[in-house]
Amino acid sequence: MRRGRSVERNNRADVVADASVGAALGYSRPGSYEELRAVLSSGTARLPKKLRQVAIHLWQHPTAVALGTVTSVAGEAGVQPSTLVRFAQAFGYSGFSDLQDAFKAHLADGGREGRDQWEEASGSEAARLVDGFIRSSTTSLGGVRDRLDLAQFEAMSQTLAAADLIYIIGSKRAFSLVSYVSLAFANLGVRNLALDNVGSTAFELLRCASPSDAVLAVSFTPYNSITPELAASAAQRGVPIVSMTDSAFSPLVPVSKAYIEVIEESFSGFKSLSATLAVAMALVLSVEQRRAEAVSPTQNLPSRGASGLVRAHEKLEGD
Amino acid sequence: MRRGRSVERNNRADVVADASVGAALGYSRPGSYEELRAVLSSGTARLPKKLRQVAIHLWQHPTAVALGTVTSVAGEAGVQPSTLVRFAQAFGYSGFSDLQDAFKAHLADGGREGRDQWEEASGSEAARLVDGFIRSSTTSLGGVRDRLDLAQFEAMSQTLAAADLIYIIGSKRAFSLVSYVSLAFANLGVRNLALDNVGSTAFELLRCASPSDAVLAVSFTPYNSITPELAASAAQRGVPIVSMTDSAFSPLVPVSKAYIEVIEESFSGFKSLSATLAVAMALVLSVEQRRAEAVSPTQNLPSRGASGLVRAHEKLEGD
DNA sequence: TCGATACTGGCAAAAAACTTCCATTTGTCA
DNA sequence: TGACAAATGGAAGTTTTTTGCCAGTATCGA
Repeated sequence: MRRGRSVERNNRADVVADASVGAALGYSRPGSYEELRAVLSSGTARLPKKLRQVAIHLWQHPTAVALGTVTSVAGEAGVQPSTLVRFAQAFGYSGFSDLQDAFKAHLADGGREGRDQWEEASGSEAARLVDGFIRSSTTSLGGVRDRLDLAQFEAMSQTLAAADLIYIIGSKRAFSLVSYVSLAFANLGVRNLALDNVGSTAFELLRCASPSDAVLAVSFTPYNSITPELAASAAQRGVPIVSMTDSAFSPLVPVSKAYIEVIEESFSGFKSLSATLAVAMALVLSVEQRRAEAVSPTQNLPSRGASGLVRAHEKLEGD
Repeated sequence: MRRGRSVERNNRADVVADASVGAALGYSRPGSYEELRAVLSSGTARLPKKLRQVAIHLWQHPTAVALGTVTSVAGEAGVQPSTLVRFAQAFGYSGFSDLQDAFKAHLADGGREGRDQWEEASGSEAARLVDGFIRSSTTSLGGVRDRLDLAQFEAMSQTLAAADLIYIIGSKRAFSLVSYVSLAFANLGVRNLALDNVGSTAFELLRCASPSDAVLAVSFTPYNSITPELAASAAQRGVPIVSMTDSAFSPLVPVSKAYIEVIEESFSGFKSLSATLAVAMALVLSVEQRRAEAVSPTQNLPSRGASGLVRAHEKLEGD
């Protein structure tokens, strides 16, 4: 923030005229937030990678931009402060503060966008559906906080952290989770193999698992997939199994070293997956942290999950 | 502004404990905006003239306080900056910035209360992780209600309902969603084909799509998968595209007949998927309802989404 | 493969903001 | 009315934030 108030902005006509950067992109300083948004959505295509990243972040988190500092915003967007300044200048602003003023002004009046559209359309079937799913997800998420067995969670994390190779199994609905978890693990450098059973090779692949590996199994009522069978056969050969399921009656439970139970709400016959996803992601991170600590026990901050923050800005993004 | 973000506020217990000034007035640092407001309204009477003036100004112009600087706020309130700082300290804050954070936090979530009441994760690292993911998911779900463009949603639903065969594409993180949506469609009897690109056959398969079909594409920043290419090639041959993405900069947008934008929060570098899932499921159901109505327009209850409830008790369950 | 251009990251100087301190004024009680 | 205490204004000092600059790296075209 360079000026007291955002109202009396100095005349920048001269700056725009000779600002090589601004001229290069051909943008003249958008006065209002709406103008900026319009410019952003139109001309972003041919922006360099990082600047593009900035544009997207600005688009997605206007409030954070208005309230934060260059440093904080840059951090959130995964770029350097200087990049933010360059970005602002490329669009004809004198600097970040100048651009920020636009966001502040926007936040000062109206601020929130389509709040009212929802009210008036709340009668529509579409709104009812979306609302229903949001609600059931939210409820599930709320419930899991109270019910989650942290001791089991730790045990699972420990087992997986000690594993040489992590096999991940789950079918149907659980498969969405499996693919997500597998991707997350991979992005953190944790070796894993999601058994998708393409070509019906799951049994054969799992037969290669040894007691130094581990299996993460996911299955929900009515447990009628091959997942329990796979888990059982692996367990028989001494491979440690940990599982996520939705009741203590799951066939996974007897064969598991540790398991957690996550109960999901359902709306209109469709169970949410949010709570399970949240717990699963926490598990993934927990495993990764354990491994990082095992490598350099002293180096990591104990409480802040250093490894979780240090590696990269966004560890799981992109399509 | 002294700290990057206003959310994780450093523990000020020590400051409050020995803050002689704060103790003088007997106020202990109000954590939230609402608390502060309560204190303000109660204790204003016996405040010195200028401080009283400050209290009133804070009460009347919370937005200006959140967005401005000490100097600007002081100017507007007709007092010196130092007076503002003294005021803040009198109420137990460490300084103006600290007090301002309360206003910022209030402005950030549109006046919603809470978030602090979640009582910072009870000790263990595991709890902190789970809590973090739950929180980011919940926030995402809350945000989508405000931002979702229902008109686009309807358009998407309509396009998909009219399609002969629905192709579903998405990679990496989006693939979890794709597999889930595909399964849900299938369980409802809606013909669909999820292009998982096993064997790199996605392009070939999609080449068979005709204008009477439709493509549901899902892609997130930084849009670096083959999804946009697939969508573009299909669009070129006249196949209608609808998409779910996370910003208007997505390469999917220009090729789509309709699209919805869902912005997810992230925790520790991992974006939630909850909001997108919720919207996707709503879309699935919406499509199915349209089809059911098209088959027997009169038979179905119009508002209750009969088809959504009649078919089976649990449509998407089991592993 | 090489060269040129453009983009990015990090640092250090500059600017701005926040806070503290102290002299002065105002208010209150004896 | 005088003395004391409290409150205020202003300026100096300190911290944070912002910006300009330069070197390293990636990208594009030849």
